[in-house]
Amino acid sequence: MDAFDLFRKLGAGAKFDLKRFGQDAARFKTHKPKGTDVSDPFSSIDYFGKASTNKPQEDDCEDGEVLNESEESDAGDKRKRKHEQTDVKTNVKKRKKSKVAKGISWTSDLDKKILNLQNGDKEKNSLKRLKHLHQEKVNRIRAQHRINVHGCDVPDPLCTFEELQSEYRLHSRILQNLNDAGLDSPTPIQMQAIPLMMHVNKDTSILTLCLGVCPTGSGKTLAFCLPLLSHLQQPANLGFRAVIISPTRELATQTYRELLRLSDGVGFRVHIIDKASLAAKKYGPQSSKKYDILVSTPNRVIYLLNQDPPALDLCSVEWLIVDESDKLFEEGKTGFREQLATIFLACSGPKVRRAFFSATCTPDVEQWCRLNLDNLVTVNIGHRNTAVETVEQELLFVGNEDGKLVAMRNIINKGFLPPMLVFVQSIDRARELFHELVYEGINVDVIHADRTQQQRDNVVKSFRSGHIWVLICTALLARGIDFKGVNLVLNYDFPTSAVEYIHRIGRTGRAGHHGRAVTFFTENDKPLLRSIANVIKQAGCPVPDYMIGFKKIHSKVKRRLEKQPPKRSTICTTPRFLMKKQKSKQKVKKNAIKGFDFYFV
DNA sequence: GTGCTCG
Repeated sequence: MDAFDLFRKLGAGAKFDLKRFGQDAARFKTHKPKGTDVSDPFSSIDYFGKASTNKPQEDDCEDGEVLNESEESDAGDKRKRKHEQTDVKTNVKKRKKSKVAKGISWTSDLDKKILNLQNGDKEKNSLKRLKHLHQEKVNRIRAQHRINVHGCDVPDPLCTFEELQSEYRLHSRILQNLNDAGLDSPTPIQMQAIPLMMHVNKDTSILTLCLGVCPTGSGKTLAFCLPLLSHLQQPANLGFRAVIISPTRELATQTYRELLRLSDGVGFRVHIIDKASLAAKKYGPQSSKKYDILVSTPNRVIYLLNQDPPALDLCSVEWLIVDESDKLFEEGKTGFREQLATIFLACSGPKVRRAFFSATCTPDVEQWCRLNLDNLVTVNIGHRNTAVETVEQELLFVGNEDGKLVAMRNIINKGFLPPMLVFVQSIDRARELFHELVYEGINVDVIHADRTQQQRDNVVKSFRSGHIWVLICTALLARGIDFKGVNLVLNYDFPTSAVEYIHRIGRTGRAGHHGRAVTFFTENDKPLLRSIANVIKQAGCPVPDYMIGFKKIHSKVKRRLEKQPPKRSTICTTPRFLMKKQKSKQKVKKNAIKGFDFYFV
């Protein structure tokens, strides 16, 4: 292995910075040209197995940005460094002690090396080496947890929740609530997203966003709730300081509950809009502004904003969080994007920061972020758009529509382990299937957006409590909803895309538990079979080879897709008065407030 | 296709 290759591997996701480490590499090369000697300080690190399977993504290797990353993350650690400069020895000792006390499995090798460096030469380049070793350590942690970061000024990953208290003055009660909930160590997305969101707080002048993409059921909610609470510090009477937007009421409720549980005893006023007409009075201009965090679906917020006078004031919002962001970015006549744009505009405070989270990432979202936001940092866990690996996935050919019902009855009669979620394509089909199954003598119910709020709440409640064994649902429950111990997800109707598939099966196998997903398919589903078979294969489940061998997409379909005019978003959240003066899109873009325009160029 | 106000 070439020395440069080796350094690249050590970088695990970051590109090797020749300018900075060229000297080291050259020296390294003269000493250990093949990099195979086990006594070598670098090759002794047990790390390659993981790192080599964890190929950095293409776009994570853009020259300029990664250069910034390595430099900036050093800068981000300036405080630590300063101490190290003056009193390195004690500092390292202290750090080592604290890490050990918290039970982190750092390789003691590295720490020894750092100490040895201090005891030995006090040369100038020892500091450089120290920095290098530290960076190496951080890279190794990221590689171990398959954390990929991309952007400037990315803080080091968090290894224990306790660090939140020492580093960011997290309320001790929140930490206690965490422990009470049985959460003792952060998941990969939490390790990176939490310090990232905390870190941007120190830098108030720049609009910052982080984009978190990681598998379903891996703790995204906590990843943004914790830094949120930590940042707000204390309840204040300034009006809402944080807004969380969810695509469904069920998900909003779930997030709301999670926030309540976390902030129990701290006194934050967390609100959810359950009835917009009632909420109008509550949050209107006459209100006392005694609230801190708002969780809602988008249209309710808009309803309040559209009242005259507006019944909701979002100008003191410091954090805008978009959960399931790719869903909320959907375009089209009835898409969410316009609604989201309105809310973006309403959060007009000077300190507003945004974070986008989802298990899947569409090019749309990412492109928009790259175009419109400064200091974009993205965090990916594992590979992008992949299914979680704890789900055992299976494709089942059922011939035709009738075959589905036969196969379904078969599963039920053979005896299955409830609870089971059954996904169908539309509300009508959900109703139909429900009527087919309701007389089977099993506890079955159905949920979709056409049912009343009361019915929806009851269904979710009884499914959670185990009174319902089989729940038929539409895309309403596809995203984010965390049911404990769903044993089987049945895709009765074939999912419309790989992304949809990933979200659906993500309802099972959550938080590391084992789950199972069965997907029915018929002749008609062939066009999408390949892409979903690929997802399954990538997650390590067996898939017949012929499926992968299918044409990428049916040529007719593809042609039809290509024929469609390349519709760009025409939504513009630039204030009207700017629009009248500037007709050209380019000019508007130029004059628009950075981060507030929704144009695609 | 799904989801997202109010009355």
